[in-house]
Amino acid sequence: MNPHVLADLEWRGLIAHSTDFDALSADMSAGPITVYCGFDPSAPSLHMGNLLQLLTLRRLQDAGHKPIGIVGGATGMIGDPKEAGERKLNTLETVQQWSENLREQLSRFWSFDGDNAALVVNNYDWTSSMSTIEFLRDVGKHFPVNRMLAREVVRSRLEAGISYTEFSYVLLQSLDYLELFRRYGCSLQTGGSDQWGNITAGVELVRRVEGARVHALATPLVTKADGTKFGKTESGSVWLDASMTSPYAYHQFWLNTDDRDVVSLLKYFTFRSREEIEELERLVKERPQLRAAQRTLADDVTTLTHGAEQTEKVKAAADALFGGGNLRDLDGDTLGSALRETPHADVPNEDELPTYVDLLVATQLAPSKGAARRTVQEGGAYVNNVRIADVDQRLDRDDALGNGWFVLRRGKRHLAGIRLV
RNA sequence: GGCAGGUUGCCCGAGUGGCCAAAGGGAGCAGACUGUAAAUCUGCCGGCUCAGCCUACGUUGGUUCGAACCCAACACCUGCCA
Repeated sequence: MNPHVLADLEWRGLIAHSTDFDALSADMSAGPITVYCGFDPSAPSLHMGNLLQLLTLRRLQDAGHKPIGIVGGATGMIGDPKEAGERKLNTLETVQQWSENLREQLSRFWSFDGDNAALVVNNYDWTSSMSTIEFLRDVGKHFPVNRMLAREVVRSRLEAGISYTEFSYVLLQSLDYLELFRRYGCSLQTGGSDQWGNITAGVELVRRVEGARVHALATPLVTKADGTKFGKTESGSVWLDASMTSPYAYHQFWLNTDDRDVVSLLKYFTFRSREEIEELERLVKERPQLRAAQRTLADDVTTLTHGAEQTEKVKAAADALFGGGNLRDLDGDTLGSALRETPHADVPNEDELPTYVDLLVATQLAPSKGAARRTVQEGGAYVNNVRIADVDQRLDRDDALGNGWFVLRRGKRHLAGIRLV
C-alpha cells in the first residue's frame, strides 16, 4: 500500500474535483479500498478519454487498491445527456458487441492477480431483470426531480428538449455505485470531470440508502495549448483498437505532441517518476530538437496500449522512414516491415502503372482525387523522397526500392507504402 | 393560437434574378523556415473522365431564357404577443 498515491495523482494534475479529500485520504491510508469507473459502449472501441481513466485506476491498483471496471451494457442502451442534443439509440446487439470489445480492452490495463485483482463487470447484469415498479420505488424515490433539473446538462437541454430516457440516465449510473458498494464495498468512483454530476449522484444515493459515506474523484478534461480538441487527428478520433487506429498512427499521434502540452501529457499518461518527468521537462526547454519528452511519451503510451513488441516495430519503422538517411540504403525486409506499419497498397505489375494521384487516394494519403491532384500541384507529394513533378506522372518501376517497395509521402509526415507485385 | 424573423459549404457568416462553387473568418492541407514542434509568411481548401461537366445554398413544387436569390406549400429554429 502506497500512502502517497493521492499526492501523486494531485501532482500529476489528475484531480479536478473530489468529494471530501481528507476523508478519502484517511480511508485510503487505513487499508485497501475498492474503486470503480464506468465505461459506456458508445463506440466500438475505447478512446483517449477512456485511457486516462484506465491509467488512473491502474495507479490506484499499483498503490494496493482494487479496481473495478464497469462495462455499461445497460447505461449504454440509454446514453447520458450531452449538450449537443438527443442521442440516437443503438440496438441491443450493437451495445452487446461493443460491450464485449470494451471488456476485452479493459482487461489489458490492469492486473487480475493477487489480493487486489481487478474485476470487470457489466451493469446489464443487475439492471436487465429489474422491474419498472422496483426501479421506481427503490431507486427513483431517492431522486428529487427539482435537484435533477438543476443539473447543468439538464438545464442546457430544457430549451431544446430532453427525453425522459436521457433524463433518467443518472439513476442507472447511481444504481451502479450502490450495487458495487453492496457487493464489493466499493467506496470510490472516478471519472472525467464531465461525469461529475453523475458520479456525485451515486455518492448521494449510497448515502441515502445505506447511510454510508463513499467518495468520488474526477480527472480534468484534457486540453491542448492550441485550443483544439485532444484525441482527434485530421482523420478522426484516436482509438485504442489497433484495427481502428494503427499502432503506427497511434505512436505518431503521441510523437507529434506540442512542446507546450508534452509535460502534462507525460504526467497524465505515463508512469514515469516525478524526477524523470522533470528531467524531460528540462530537455524540452534546453534541447527541444531532441524531442526526448515526445519520444518517451509516444513509446510509453504505445507500449501500454499495444505492447512492447509492437512499439519496437513502429519505432523501427519511423526511424527507417524518417531517419534522414537514404532510403536506398535500407534492405528490402527492413523497408517492407516499416511500410507495412503505415497505410499501404499493392499494385499489380502491369504494362501501364497507375498515376501517383490515384495512389495517393488508394493509400488514403489524400481523401479524393481532387485533393491528391492539388497536393501534387502544390509540390507536396513525394516518391522515395523525390518530389512528384506533375499530376500525370505514373509509378515508374525503375524507381522501386528493395522488394518492389516505394515510399509515398504527402507533406512532411504522412507516409504510405506502395508495393509492386 | 397570432405576429415578426430565420434555415447557406466541416463550423461561423456575407450574398436578395445572370459576373455564384457562392465574400470574409475559423478549422484543415501544402510550401518556406524548423525539430515529423510552435509562431510567422505564401498558396490551396465540393466532386469528377478537370480549358469542360456534375452536385450543392432546409424540403417539395412553381415563375423565368436563367433562381441561393422571386412565388406557394411543408418542416424545423428564434423573438414578440396571447
